[in-house]
Amino acid sequence: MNIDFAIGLHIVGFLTSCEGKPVSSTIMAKSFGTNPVVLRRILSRLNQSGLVKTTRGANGGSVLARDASEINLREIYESACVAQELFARHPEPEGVIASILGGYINEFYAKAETAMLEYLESLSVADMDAEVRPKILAALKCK
Amino acid sequence: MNIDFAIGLHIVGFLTSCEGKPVSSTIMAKSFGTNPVVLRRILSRLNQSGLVKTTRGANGGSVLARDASEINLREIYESACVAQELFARHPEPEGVIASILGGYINEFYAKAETAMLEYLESLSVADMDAEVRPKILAALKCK
DNA sequence: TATTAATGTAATAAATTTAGTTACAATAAA
DNA sequence: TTTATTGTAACTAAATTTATTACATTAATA
Repeated sequence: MNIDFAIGLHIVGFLTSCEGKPVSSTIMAKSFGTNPVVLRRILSRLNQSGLVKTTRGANGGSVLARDASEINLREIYESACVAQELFARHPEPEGVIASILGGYINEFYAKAETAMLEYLESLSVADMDAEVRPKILAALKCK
Repeated sequence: MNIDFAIGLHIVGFLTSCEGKPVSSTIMAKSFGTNPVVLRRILSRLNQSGLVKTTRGANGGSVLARDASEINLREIYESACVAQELFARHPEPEGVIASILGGYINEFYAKAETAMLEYLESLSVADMDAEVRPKILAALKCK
């Protein structure tokens, strides 16, 4: 999988900890050490999926569109990642044996991915925030 | 994940259905529609892990080193794939919030991968063969 | 022993994917 | 009107993946 899921999780985690105050792509990009456009591309998808709300213009930025307890990690995964295949499929092979094995492998991959998605679905952004927030507060106090 | 796991599964499936008769990398490569060297690299790893036995020279090739019921898919995964990370890790970010979120995400990825590996471990090559073999036989008879 | 058929592996090439960047139009607040 | 922001297309750079070539090594067998 590419980095998009990790960035998606970062975004919602960041927004949750900012408690409704709009955050710009530039601020998050700086925090993550990447380019704002990389963030915006993913923010744009999260926005289209109704996970975040984004406003343009001065003092614009993004906020969570729903309560953190109402968003699960599967939604973020499916929204943030374009290429959603966890496992690389083999291109349709030539021989009979390989072709039938390929069918089995594809089914098997599909099951493994489903199991994965169900695990993601069982976790909410609020669960993540509950673990992360205390550490953030502690780190900020130390400064 | 790259294609290596799929090729690894193909190889053991192929060898299982060949019932102990040595198969050359060239034959399997033709069946899969790729280059023999691609196969040999993975065969070489499977060999080092003690999953297949390979002999050089005329009439050489590979056979399963153990009974198909004694090999699970996790072993194949761990042997066939060099880069074993299912999820792309984010490089250590700059900001405090992103850094703590990154820690959570890495832990979370580790758990998801463990769950995945346990699933793989629960399946044997014999399980795979039991599903695949009848289809292969049926397809060969039709010819 | 010479020939043939196979693996092992280094080196490299080609293709694909991923991530980052620039540029600029659209938007909205002050 | 100015400033700060998003949206997105186009492009570049880097990294990764896959395929290929080349050749040394090995083993069977005629």
